[in-house]
Amino acid sequence: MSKSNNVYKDAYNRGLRLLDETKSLPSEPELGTLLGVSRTTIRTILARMEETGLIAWNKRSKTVLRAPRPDDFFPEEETDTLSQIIERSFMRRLLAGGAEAGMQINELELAREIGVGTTSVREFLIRFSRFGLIEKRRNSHWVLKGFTRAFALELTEIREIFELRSAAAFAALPQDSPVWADLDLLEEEHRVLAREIATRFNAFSELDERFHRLIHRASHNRFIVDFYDVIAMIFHYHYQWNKAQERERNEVAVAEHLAYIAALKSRDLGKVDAACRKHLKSARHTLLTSIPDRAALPQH
Amino acid sequence: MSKSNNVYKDAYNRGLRLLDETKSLPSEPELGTLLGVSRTTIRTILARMEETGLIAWNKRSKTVLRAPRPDDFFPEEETDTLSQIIERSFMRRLLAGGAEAGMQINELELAREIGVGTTSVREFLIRFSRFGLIEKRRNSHWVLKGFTRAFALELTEIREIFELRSAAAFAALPQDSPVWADLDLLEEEHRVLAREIATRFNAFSELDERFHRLIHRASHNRFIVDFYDVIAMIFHYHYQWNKAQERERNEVAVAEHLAYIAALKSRDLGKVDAACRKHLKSARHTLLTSIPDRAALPQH
DNA sequence: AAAATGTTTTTTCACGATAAAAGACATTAT
DNA sequence: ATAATGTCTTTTATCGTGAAAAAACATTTT
Repeated sequence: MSKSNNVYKDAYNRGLRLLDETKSLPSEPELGTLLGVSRTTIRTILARMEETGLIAWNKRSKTVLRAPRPDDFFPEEETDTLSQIIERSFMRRLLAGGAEAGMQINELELAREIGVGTTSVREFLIRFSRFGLIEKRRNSHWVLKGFTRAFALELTEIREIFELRSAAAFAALPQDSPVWADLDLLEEEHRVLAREIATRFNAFSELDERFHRLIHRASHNRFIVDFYDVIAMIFHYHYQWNKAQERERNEVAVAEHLAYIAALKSRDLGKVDAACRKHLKSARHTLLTSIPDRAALPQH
Repeated sequence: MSKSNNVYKDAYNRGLRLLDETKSLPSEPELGTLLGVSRTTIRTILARMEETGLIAWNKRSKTVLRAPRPDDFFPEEETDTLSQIIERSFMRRLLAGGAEAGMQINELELAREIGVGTTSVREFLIRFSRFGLIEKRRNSHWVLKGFTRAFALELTEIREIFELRSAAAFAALPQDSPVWADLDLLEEEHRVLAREIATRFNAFSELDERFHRLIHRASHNRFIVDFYDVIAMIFHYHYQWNKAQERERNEVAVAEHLAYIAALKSRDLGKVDAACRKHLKSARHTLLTSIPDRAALPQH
């Protein structure tokens, strides 16, 4: 099988959406930057669009013939990268329960179960190891450390150190820094969401990540910025599996964010510190309550 | 070629050293734990020892027949792991100069140059990426971020945050904690080294790592503990390539460590903080002076 | 019966091979 | 002359394969 053409399929799907907007497509290099793929992939896409009668393609002219229909799109599941597939599979097992700390992880078994080669699983595990949930025994298997209370506490401890620092750095940024405009935009998005929270509460997760990443970037420290990947990953799956009081939790969080934003704009370090602490405290609390008690017991 | 038997060769060499000490070897499982390898490897080792007339092996009896000679050992370079080989090769290129920030890294070329498969190089790069010196472009090449002044500053910033915390946690540990005994042992080693600094100054690097790791462990936070891997890696190569005033630097560092240890033992948080800061400041200074000025220039 | 040795099975590690995707070079159109 | 298209080359992503090493099972020894 070698390599799936998910890059092409995903770019093709995104390319279809462009057809709605124009009567003719731009040049190949332009399409390439637009969709974030190489010209090689663009040409494969154009070839198929021509084949299915979506466009007439002759050198520079790429005329749109018809609007894309739902069946023109490739199925969603064919557009995922292998590492996304493996990650999802792995996290499902991990959170489904029965994944006790100390349990060993078998590359071959995982690969067979997911239906992929061992190389991809190995590479995934290596990448995943920086999240602190698994550990490698030299010349041997991986060991699951478990999504425990201890893990959540260690994670949030670092998060708090880093975010308090970043927030202080943020507030100290000069008035003409472009981040203030970004913050204004985010503030507006928060206000909109606050109004429509009853129906759109699940849009919070994505907004949350963008907000915190903006703040962390003010640290100008790659280790702080990169650490947010760990947090984002944990919260991503956390949001997917802990749906209890989701609406209420998100409503509270949006309000906390708005207070946090106001504090940042005030540039008063004391206020920033207080607002940041308050929000992080409730974020930690939410995370902790979602961890099954079993996992909190001492591990043999 | 598939897989080299470096595990066996390395364990064999270490096993040879056991022959000097006893007249007969222990059981297979015992040897396994002693050398940190499986029984399968132990049996391969014993088989060779018998073949080369080092021991007489009959089931439980493994009698030593003669002392190992220098030519009984496998050559050092055959005992390295592939990832060690790749890491060394990679770091040599990186530090040899001509490795400008922004330069792209070619997996295939690296693999060919080192004479290994691409998979191993890929896995190395993924593991290495957490050190913050390289970055992956999706579906494409890796980009070198460069061993710049900025990198050193970001690294030391986090180090200082983490170590000050760990040191405070260390000092707060109860009197009956086993770490105090470990600290006493390290203190003694420092005293011995201080006395013999003229000839043994290059033994500092290893002692340094053990000392700081002991302190970081007091944080009881895996992210802090793991972060020391980044520092250890950088300092490991730093020590190898910056030999200027090595003796003087190490002499100063040993003295600072001793003051730091005394502060920890006093359990006076103010003293701990001061001693820790002082040492970290000079460590940062040493690292910064070793970075070529070219790397400090703004990158296009 | 506990622990060792002997034997077999499974897993990890590393490679070469191959399709997808990127990138480089050559040619043509504005 | 610049920027696009057309074509060819190189690199990345992934797999299957096989040897090294680990782990599991069976048998023997104390």
